[in-house]
Amino acid sequence: MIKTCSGKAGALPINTILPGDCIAEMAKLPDASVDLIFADPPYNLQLKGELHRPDNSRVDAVDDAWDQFASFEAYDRFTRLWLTEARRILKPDGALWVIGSYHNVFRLGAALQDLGFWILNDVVWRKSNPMPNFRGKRFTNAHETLIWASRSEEAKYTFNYEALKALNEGIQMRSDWVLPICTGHERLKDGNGDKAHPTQKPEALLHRVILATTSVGDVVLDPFFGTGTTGAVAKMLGRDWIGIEREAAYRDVAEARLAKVRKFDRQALEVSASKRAEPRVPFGQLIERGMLRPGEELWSLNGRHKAKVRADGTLVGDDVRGSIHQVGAALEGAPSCNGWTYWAFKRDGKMVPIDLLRQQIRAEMSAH
Amino acid sequence: MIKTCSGKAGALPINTILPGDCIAEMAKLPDASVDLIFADPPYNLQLKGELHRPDNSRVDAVDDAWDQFASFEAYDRFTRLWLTEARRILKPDGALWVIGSYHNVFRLGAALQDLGFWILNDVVWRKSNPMPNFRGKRFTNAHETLIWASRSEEAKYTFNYEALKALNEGIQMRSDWVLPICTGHERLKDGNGDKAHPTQKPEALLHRVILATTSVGDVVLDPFFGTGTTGAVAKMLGRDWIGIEREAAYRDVAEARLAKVRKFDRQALEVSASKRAEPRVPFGQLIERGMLRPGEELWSLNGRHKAKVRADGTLVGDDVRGSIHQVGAALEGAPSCNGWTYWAFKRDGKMVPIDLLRQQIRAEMSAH
DNA sequence: CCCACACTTGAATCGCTCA
DNA sequence: CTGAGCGATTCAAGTGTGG
Repeated sequence: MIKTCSGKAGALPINTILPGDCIAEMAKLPDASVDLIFADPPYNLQLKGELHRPDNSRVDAVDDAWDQFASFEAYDRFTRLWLTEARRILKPDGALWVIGSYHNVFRLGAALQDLGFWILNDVVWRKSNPMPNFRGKRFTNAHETLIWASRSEEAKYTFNYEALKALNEGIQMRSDWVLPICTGHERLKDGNGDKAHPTQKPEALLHRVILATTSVGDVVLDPFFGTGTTGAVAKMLGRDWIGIEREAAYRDVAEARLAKVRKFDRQALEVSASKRAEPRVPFGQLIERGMLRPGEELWSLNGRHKAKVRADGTLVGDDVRGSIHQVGAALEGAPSCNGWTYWAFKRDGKMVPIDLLRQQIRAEMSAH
Repeated sequence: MIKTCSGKAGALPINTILPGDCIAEMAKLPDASVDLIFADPPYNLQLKGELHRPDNSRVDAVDDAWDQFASFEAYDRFTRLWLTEARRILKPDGALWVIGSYHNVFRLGAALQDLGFWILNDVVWRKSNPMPNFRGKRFTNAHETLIWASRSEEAKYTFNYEALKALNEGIQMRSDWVLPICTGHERLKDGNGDKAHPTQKPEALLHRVILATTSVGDVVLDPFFGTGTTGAVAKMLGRDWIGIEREAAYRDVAEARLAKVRKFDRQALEVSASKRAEPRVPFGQLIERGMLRPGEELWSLNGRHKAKVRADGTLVGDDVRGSIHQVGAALEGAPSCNGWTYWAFKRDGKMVPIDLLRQQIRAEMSAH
């Protein structure tokens, strides 16, 4: 299925793998059309002989000092080209993830900052089962680094805080993630039974990335698609995806993989929502509806202050009047105060937070 | 005591704090004279307004003048100047550590590579007690990054593999270190009882660095000496040290601290590796790892209730949603419920408790 | 002496909406 | 565009106090 969507410079080839070089293929995509980019670029030219310049000429692997500088330079040029395209393609409120190791991640991070991306977090993927350091000459290389950056400092990026907190059993998610590397049945094999791709990422990693920083229906682009882990997880989670991959062998594996993937059902994709998304209820409604009466007294939950409700939904305390928030802040000498969670009223001798009344109203609203 | 040692350009002022700017002071030190450099440079945090905790208390942020730079370009110029001096001072087989956060560490790493240093590992300091993200807008910033680099690719750097393995209970030391931040009695206070330095590093961190990558009698230089943690730990471990510090207030605190330190003090010994408690496994990990699928149904072991798994690791039952514990408690009308022992899933027609999956993950974690 | 509980604190790039 | 106002938001350790 190929959906398209109109854009300044053309249609968006959703849920397909584009064959070709990532820079050339991104250049064909319209401005401001993609919500999230996940990129797992080549890690280092010294280790992999695979790095190519933008013109497709191969960068020679070299090891003396002069050429090392030259190769960093070439890697930087390549990095900045694809990141520039990526930034153009991203929607204004879009964001990007890159993953790398110490060989390349410092170049990636510096390039991001220089190009105007705004780093939100660096995240450490701590491998629960890394390859040991056989020679005993260094520390076991037990992690990789991801960088999460918004397109610009001003971007209103997506972050599903409550969902991630739920995923972590009620504690806010940290910047270090412990996840196993991709092995077993998840690791894709080619016809000979060898691993289909040298650096296949675990689906668990992408699950967390996509759940955290996109909404259902968003478009996720992976310019180094490989065997399609990004696409597979995006599809499961009800997001659209675009992959770019130059190697036909990887594309074949990815196509077969994606054909088998099923989207989770709708209810499973509904995720713990933030309170920020809930409809606003003015305090005055509680009085209009008779839930509180003008003249009634409210107590602060810490028991230290009280104030009287007025007919227009404002409060009067000692030498203060104003909204529930203003009066709470003034009485506490605080820069701000959430009046909903600060004030309570008395019913049958018990203190009841006023927020309970707001919840009643919201429940009614969602029922209809 | 001032020992000196002959060098191309002068004597080496061992076991002293040099007052002044780090670049100017390093310029006075001889070529190839120092075994290890540990550097905790300004991070160039770019903080905007004030930040308050949810209880309205104010966060005491790093707002010192020494952390302010006009631009990334200015920060890079500064970085490359001090790193160039550092490399000149290092012995041919010497090495350097720098520590940073996502604000600056990518610039540090790229500069190291450009100047000819050879990165050996990046090491993640995972904080066991980081400051939370109060506004729920990002992941908890729970780590900092250290880079360990030799002076050049050819350097025969020092690495005490066996000592580190012993420190880690017989398993080779990984590139991620779990250590608490510096608090309590270790945190130095000024005359007013305020923290003497905004970013004092824990001795345990320096203990591991110095133990791993120097020998007894080596000279360790810290060009951003602060309150002298590097010097204190070097002295305890029988290494010589040199500190450079611009601020007189920090120097005074460091002098007093170092006067009290005794060689082979046991205080700095590791407190970290001894966490025997079973690691917490959030239920969400079972979904991320594909052990359970979003949309799959769970049954209570008593057979009376069922609920559906969502992508964020919460459950949906009849009119209830929340964690495995919350939904279990609600359905049973109980004040609390251990979801791990309450819920089961079906495999091959049999009911399997979800706790079995948690045990699998724990087995994996402890095996590696 | 211990225990329970309250309070403090940490390298932080930490709103949004509507008038 | 700016400014004002609503109202959402925290975890692990440590210290100190009172019983």
